[in-house]
Amino acid sequence: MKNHSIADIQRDKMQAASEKFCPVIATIDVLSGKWKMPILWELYHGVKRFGELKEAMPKVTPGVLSTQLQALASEGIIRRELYAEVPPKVEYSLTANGRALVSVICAMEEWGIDYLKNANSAFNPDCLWTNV
Amino acid sequence: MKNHSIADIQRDKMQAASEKFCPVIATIDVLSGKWKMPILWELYHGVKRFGELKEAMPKVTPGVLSTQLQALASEGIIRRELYAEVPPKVEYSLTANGRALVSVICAMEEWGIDYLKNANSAFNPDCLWTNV
DNA sequence: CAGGATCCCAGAGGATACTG
DNA sequence: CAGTATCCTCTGGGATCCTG
Repeated sequence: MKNHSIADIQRDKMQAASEKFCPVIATIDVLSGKWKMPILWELYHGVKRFGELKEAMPKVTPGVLSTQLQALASEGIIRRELYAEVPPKVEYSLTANGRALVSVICAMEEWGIDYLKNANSAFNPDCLWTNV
Repeated sequence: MKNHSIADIQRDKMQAASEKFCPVIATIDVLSGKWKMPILWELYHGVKRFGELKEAMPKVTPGVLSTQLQALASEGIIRRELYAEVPPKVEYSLTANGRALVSVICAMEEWGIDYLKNANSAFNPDCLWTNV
């Protein structure tokens, strides 16, 4: 097709944008990452420092933890606060978006409980990271 | 550690079981797979045959589509109905569990819409598979 | 028509060691 | 303390071709 009107072009752009910014895809992107949900779960229960997160999730390596934290921070899901001290101190906490995202995780939890009801299941948040 | 009591052993087993059957992990397992959500979305709108699914999702190859369908079927999310005809005819549909799972996807959608509200976003189900 | 069988590759993420 | 820097592995899924 040729001779696009400005309206056509704008519609096309919005189409492209709606594809690029599909809400479901966006949510998947934010949540996908082996340690992102564990991190969210940890921070859901309070502000934590890097070392505390590392201690709570013994199986994640510093490099990977760092990567996931950076991703979540750049996506506006968590907040990174650096204190100018020695030794350095950094605190991570959930943003409002982050807290809302935890409720999505809870929706998954509910479905999972129902899905597994014939199995011998119980919710154990720890499994999110201890058994990976 | 040694000299486990029977109680210890049972507790360990339940620990392992609760880890193995963590609802959130279970949900992730069921949903993870590039084409599972598109398939669920398709079937949410009606019973479909293999060829129809293939046509609706042009970018998936038969082998991969088959794999994902088998996984969803074995997990009790979709139903596979084989008709003894020539040429063969197979119909796929959602189970009750599958329909419930779609509501989880909708929870993601809602969060995503809110998350992207400063961007120029609109829900476009097509993007789930056409733009991958 | 509805798939199965093979081969292959990119990219997430783990292991290990080092640093401002 | 809070990370970086490299290297390496493993697996999901795509390409291609074949069949009951």
